[in-house]
Amino acid sequence: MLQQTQVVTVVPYFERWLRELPGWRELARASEEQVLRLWEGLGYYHRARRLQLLAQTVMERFGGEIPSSREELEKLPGLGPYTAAAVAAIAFNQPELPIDGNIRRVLARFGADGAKASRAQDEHFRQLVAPELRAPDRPRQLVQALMELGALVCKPRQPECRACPLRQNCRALAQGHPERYPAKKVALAPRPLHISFCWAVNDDSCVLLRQRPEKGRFPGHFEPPLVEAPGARESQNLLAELLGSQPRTLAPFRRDFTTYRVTWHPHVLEFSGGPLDGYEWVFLELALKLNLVPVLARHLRELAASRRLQSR
DNA sequence: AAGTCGGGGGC
DNA sequence: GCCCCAGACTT
Repeated sequence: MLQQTQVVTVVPYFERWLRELPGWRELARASEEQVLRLWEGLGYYHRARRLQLLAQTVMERFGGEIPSSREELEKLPGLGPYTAAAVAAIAFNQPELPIDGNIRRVLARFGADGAKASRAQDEHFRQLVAPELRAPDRPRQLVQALMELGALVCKPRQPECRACPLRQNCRALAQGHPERYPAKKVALAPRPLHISFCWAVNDDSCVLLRQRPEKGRFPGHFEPPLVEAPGARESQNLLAELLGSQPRTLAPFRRDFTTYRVTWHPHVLEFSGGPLDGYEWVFLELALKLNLVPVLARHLRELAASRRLQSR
């Protein structure tokens, strides 16, 4: 959950998750719906799938006990170089250094290392810290200390250098501009994207939905008829083409994801006849409980609350 | 090495 | 509006 997600955001999800799925066994046996529902709103939904895959692997191949070495951990689904090293160091006190955003920032400033993040830089950081990890019971302490230092003192903006235990030997501070490190990664230019979607309702208060594939964006989530295009008009034309008729247009809204600047164009349509190819009629009451694409779930809830789906 | 994949905190 | 967040995985 903590991969690319702030601690304050994760805490409520983590607590709810452990109440419903307290162990590997429960997670391994859980339904996809429950897993997705517990993850709803956290983003990066492939993490949820990999976490369940991890639970099943731990149960089937390791008898319910996660391995303790970084090498073994790194082979498991969802555990990359960072998480494998973090579990090895923090849970099992192995001499490993997980390099997250916090530790990268602390070490880049300490050595005034202006290079962009890379495998070579990671390796350099590990060699730098390795001697400090040798003492018994040290990895668990030092790793968490460096993370906390980065989160609370050596912050991205306005670092509190006066409170820093490393201030005597910090090269970035000596240069006078610690906030210049680490080097920023070149941001991908956000691209405009227009997504038109339609709540098609029939006389039985059903809406048209389909389930997205397990790969790609919003894996396994449900969605109404939906098309995307670089332009607004283009996306609306494609939607009408998909539906075979002209839906009523509602007010567009903005909600971005990853590197796209997305304008969402909602529509509604009184739709009689059989479902579109690949879609199903779902009772509105049930649809509101399904794992819809989160931004669309929000819109459907608001629409249902305003009762604009039934009226014409 | 660069793209993909969400959503929110905090300024 | 922007930067960043206890990154992993594919291409």
